[in-house]
This record gives sequence, structure tokens and C-alpha cells, in this order.
Amino acid sequence: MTLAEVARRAGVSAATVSRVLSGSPAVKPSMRERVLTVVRQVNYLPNVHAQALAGGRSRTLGMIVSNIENPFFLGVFMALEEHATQQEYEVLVEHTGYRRERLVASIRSMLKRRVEGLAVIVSEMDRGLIEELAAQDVPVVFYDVGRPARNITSIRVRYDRGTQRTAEYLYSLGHRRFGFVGHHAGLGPLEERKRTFTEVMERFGKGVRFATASGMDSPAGGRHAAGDLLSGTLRPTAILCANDHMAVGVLRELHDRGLRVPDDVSVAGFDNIGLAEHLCPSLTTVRIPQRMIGQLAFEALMFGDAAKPRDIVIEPELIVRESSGPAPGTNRRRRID
Amino acid sequence: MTLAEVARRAGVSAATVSRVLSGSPAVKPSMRERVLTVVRQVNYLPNVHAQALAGGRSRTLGMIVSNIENPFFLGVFMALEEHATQQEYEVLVEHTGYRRERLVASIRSMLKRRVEGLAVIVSEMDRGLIEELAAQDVPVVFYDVGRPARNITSIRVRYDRGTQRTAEYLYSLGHRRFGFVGHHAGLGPLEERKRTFTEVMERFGKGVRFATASGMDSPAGGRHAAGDLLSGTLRPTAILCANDHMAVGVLRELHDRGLRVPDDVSVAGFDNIGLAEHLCPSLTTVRIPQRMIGQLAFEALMFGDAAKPRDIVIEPELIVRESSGPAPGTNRRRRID
DNA sequence: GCGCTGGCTGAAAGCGCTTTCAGGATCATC
DNA sequence: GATGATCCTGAAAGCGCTTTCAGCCAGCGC
Repeated sequence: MTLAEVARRAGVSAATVSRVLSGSPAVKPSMRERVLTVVRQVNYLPNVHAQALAGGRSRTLGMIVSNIENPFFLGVFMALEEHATQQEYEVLVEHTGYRRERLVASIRSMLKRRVEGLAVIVSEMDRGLIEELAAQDVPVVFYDVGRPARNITSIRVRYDRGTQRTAEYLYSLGHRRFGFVGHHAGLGPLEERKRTFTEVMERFGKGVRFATASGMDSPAGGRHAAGDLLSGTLRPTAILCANDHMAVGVLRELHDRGLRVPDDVSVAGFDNIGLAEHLCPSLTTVRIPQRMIGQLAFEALMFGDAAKPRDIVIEPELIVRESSGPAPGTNRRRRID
Repeated sequence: MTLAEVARRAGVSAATVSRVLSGSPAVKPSMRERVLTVVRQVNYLPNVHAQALAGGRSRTLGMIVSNIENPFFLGVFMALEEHATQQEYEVLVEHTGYRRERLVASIRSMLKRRVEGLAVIVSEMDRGLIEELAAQDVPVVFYDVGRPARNITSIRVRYDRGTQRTAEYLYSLGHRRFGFVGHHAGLGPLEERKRTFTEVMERFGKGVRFATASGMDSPAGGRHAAGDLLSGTLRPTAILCANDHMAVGVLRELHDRGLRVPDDVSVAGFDNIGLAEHLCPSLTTVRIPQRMIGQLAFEALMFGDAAKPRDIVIEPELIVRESSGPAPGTNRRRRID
């Protein structure tokens, strides 16, 4: 069923049908009724491709994330989508699995679909790609692309602060041997989290020892990384994870090895995914406001001024739950509760 | 940048550019090179809307799920998408939150986008909607829509068998007081799971008592439902959950109440989401092969014959893990393991 | 040398819509 | 009753592509 056919059946012109459907006020109520009756009767659904082509706007936003199985990304997506829906926009998601070639493919795909805005929430973005994308005349917002580039709008989280607070909190509980469970190596922002960890550790000075390990962004990846960490000579009493998604596996690996959390080992995650508070033990973590990021991304895309890009910075917040406690052998009074 | 502009710069006709881009063999290599050079040079990306309109095919599949936050649905989506990508198809997802009006809106949206196939993996589908959708001339595949309709292709899981096996397994471990944690009421297939549970229980006869509770499809929902169950007069020693996603919260609620799993209470989920084996304790559950469902859905959409719809039936399989064990007070030998 | 076939290419129609533009009604105003 | 002004409507152009169709040019057999 096409618009022309609807027009024919209603005995009006295509232009009128189009106007009725787009809610134009310049059409007499009687006409409107006549058209709508036919539309309902034949269950007409306009072809979005024709609409996009003729109208020059797709009413679509795009979002690219690294790992859609990680609830953090899903949280951002849901928030973005919710706002978009209210404005009668749809949002397309693609996920890259942290692979650059898939990111490139996703970007191309979004551009071919003529999205009116693109949120790039990935860790595998590099300078070159950023420049290239920014050169397109589509509003783009980036998340977590390391230090801010001059002419793009980006949302950044102060991972350094989050890591630092977590580390200091654990230090204050008496921990001196730390482990870090990070992502597969090589990706900018993820490497940065590890670097931050290292810096914080080194700032603690001689009394502190630490080690790092990494795996895929999944519970299984966290489990393996934790295994590596625990098989080493350093026996960490506190493990920081690059994200909650991996922390799930870390908890599991500790459990498998008969180590109690938090009595023997404290664990802290990052992101505060919904699951974090439902785990046993519930997860101490750093809150990254997913809904807020989704909303900010949406607003940047829809109402942002490409001419003056924004650099949005988000401060993370430590949330202490059950998975962290005093270092073993320490005075067992809980410092925070 | 448009195809016409590329054609102009390459000194060829639009038809030739189109042929080159679609990989038509009917174009001389020298021409092809000339065109491709320009395409790369100007970084030309065809407009999918124009392609879809002119070509009459969108190279897009649609998938509607009830709850994208539930990893089960995500698993099916990932599999479907993987197969689609291999055939140069894209897949659009929408999620409904189990709300009928959102389902209707999603279907309309997919139809407007002229998807070439639609997988409807939701629980809130009713007879009327099924008929209506089946009447469209788009390949459609349904999942979990209760008893098979005559003229649609659907993928069904024998929930009854899964529930029965789980119940029998727990019964054999000495459990006599059962609880069921289900979804929010009213939705066909979900009600059915509860009904199945009830039937199985009644078949056990007088010695067995049981109760049911329900909540949202989320860990929090499971937690609340478990709370209801445990606050009742029946003190179940075994809890069956409608899905793993909710079971996570059930485990947590038990933990909160100082009940050990499986020593005091056994818990069984449904779906076998990836998380299930990484939880502490790992979750006894019924395996529903998400990847297979995604693949079957894909094949049904792409290669299925609308004229002869298929009724695909999947047998679930019980996976015993740590969350289940002998009823308290029973001989402590583990029956399985 | 002529007619034919086959391989390439371009002109043009059209996919289903939006939007401008012009014109016919309708109405108030003088 | 003429004159605009206002309101509605339809014709038509065009969005960026695909695809048919016709035509051109080689190369071939006779």
C-alpha cells in the first residue's frame, strides 16, 4: 500500500495525504477525516525510506558501543533510546566487540543510514578515526576517548579519580597488596585505567606492592584474569577491576579458590551496573551514571551546536558494598558500613 | 556526496557507478577501477534509503524482544545478528518491556522500515496480533507463543518438560515444599510456565506443598518475589524460577535472610544465561539454546517458505550446578555430581 | 563486405514520499 | 460588486538510487 493508493481511494491528492499524516494544520478537518478513515481502513504504513529520501531526514540516531553484553553499555543505550523515543526518533545500535575493523564498519553503516546523530561509546576509537568522523557533517558525541580533542563534543569520566578513591579507600582499610583486573590490552582508554592504577599504586610508595592482569570484557575474562593474578607470587588482598562485568568473574574465581570476600580478599568494580547490588557479596564499585550519560549524549546530538563542541566531564563516586572490607589481619572494625 | 556526483567525477553514467558498487560483472575492469578510485577518493557512501526505495529491498531484518536487559534475549539477538551480518544484512532490535502497546508500536515501526523479515521474540503476543502480523507479506518467525498456530512459523520450547524435569530432580533430592518465582502476571507464555509448575506439583500428590509469587523480569523482581515467597507460611526448600535473570535476585534474597544455598534452600533457574555459571553459587538451570534459536530464526526468515510454515520445537535440558542439593534434613549424599 | 552476436554503457523511468508553487474557493472589506 | 487577503488543495519537481531497455562497438562467420 502506497500513499498514492491511499490518495486515490480517498479521492484526494498525494500531497493532502502527506499533509494529514505529518499533522500539518493546513488541511480542513473534513479532508483529514476522510484521509484518516482510509488510512486506518487499509492499515497504511508509510515507507520510511521514501520519507527519509524525500524529506531529507531519517529521524534516526545511531549508537555504537564496544560490548552490548556489558550492562554498562546497555544502560547508556536504554537511556538514550528513551529520550529519543520521546522526540519520535529511533535509535540504531551496533556493537563492535572492541574490534577496530568492526567499529569502522559500524560507522560506515550508520553513515549510510544517514543517521542524524551518532553516539560513539567505544574504547577502540583512535585519533585518526575521530578526526575522520568529526569531518562528516553529522553531529557526533564521543565517550571516553582519552584526553579531549579540540573540536568534538565528548563525555568523559574521571577514571583517574575513581580509581584513586577506590585505592585510597582500600589502603585505608589496611590493604597493601593490590591486584588490577583490566581489559585486553592495547586500547587507549582501557590502558589508561591500568596506567592510572599503576600511578596511584606508585604514589603509595614502598610499602605497597601490586600486579595487573587482563582478560576479555566478560565474567569469564575476569575469572581468567583473577586466576592469573592469584597464581602469581603476589597474593593480593584487594583487587580492583576495570569494570563490574569482569568483577563478577573475579568474585567467582576467588570463590573457587576458597578465598572469602571480603574477609580474605576485597574486590572493587567500576561502573555500578544494576547487577552489582544483587551479587553475593554485593559489589563495591565506582558509580558511573549510565542514564545520565545516555541523556547527555542525546542532548548533545539533538540540541548541541556543532560549532561549539562541549567537553562534558563526569565525576565518579565510590559506592561501598559488601565486597570490600579490612585487610586480613587488620583490626576487624568495619570502617564504613 | 551522491552517486550522480561520483558518476560525474568519474566521467561515467550513474548506471555504471551503481553497477560497480553492486558488484555487477557486466562492467569492464578499467571502468571499475576508474569508478572505485573516485569512490575512495571522495569517501562516497551510498544512501541506504535511496537504495531500499529503488531496489525494493532493505537488506534489513527486525527483531523484537520483551526485555533486552535479560541476557537470554540478548543471546538470541547476538546469534541472529551474527548470521545476518554474514549475509550482508543488518538487524534492528526493539524491546517492549512486556508491554503490548509497545509491541504494537515496534511492529509498526519495523513494518515502516520495510524489514525483509521479522523475529518476534516476546511473551506478550496474542492471537489477534499474530493473525494480523501473519497477514502482512513479510516473513515472520515467532518464539514462545503458546500452542502453535496453523499458518505461522514458530520456535517453541518445551517449558513443560523443562519444568517437569527440574521439579522431579528436586523431588528426588527430597524436596517437598516448592516455591515458584514467575513473571508479572497476565502474559500467556509466562502464565503457562506457572501453570505447568502447578500441574507438576499437583501430580506429585499430597505430600507436596507449593506456593507461587511473581515480580518483574529483573534481579530486583526476583528478589521481591522471593521475599514474598519466604514471608509466607510455606517455607520452601526449593525454588524454581521462571528465568535466570530473576533467579539472580532470588539468590540474593536468600542470602539476605541468612538462608544458605543449597544447604537450606535449593534454587533452579531457566534459560542458562551466561551469568549462570559465574554466580556464587553457580545456578542450576534449564538450558535454552539461545544461539540455536537465533540461528533458527534467521534461517526461517531468510530461507523459510512462507507457504509452508514450520513448527520448530526445542527440547530443554537440565543443567545441575551448585545452587541445588538435597533437601535439608535429608541424607547428605549428593545424588548428582 | 555484410549481417550478427555479445559485451558494455548510458538514457530514462520509476521507487514512495515531501514540499514548493500556483491557483481556485471563500470570505471580509470598502 | 470589485478587490484583496486567506485558506486549502493539487500538480509537479525532485530526493538518490536501481534497473530496464536500447544502442553502440567489436569481433565473428560467411
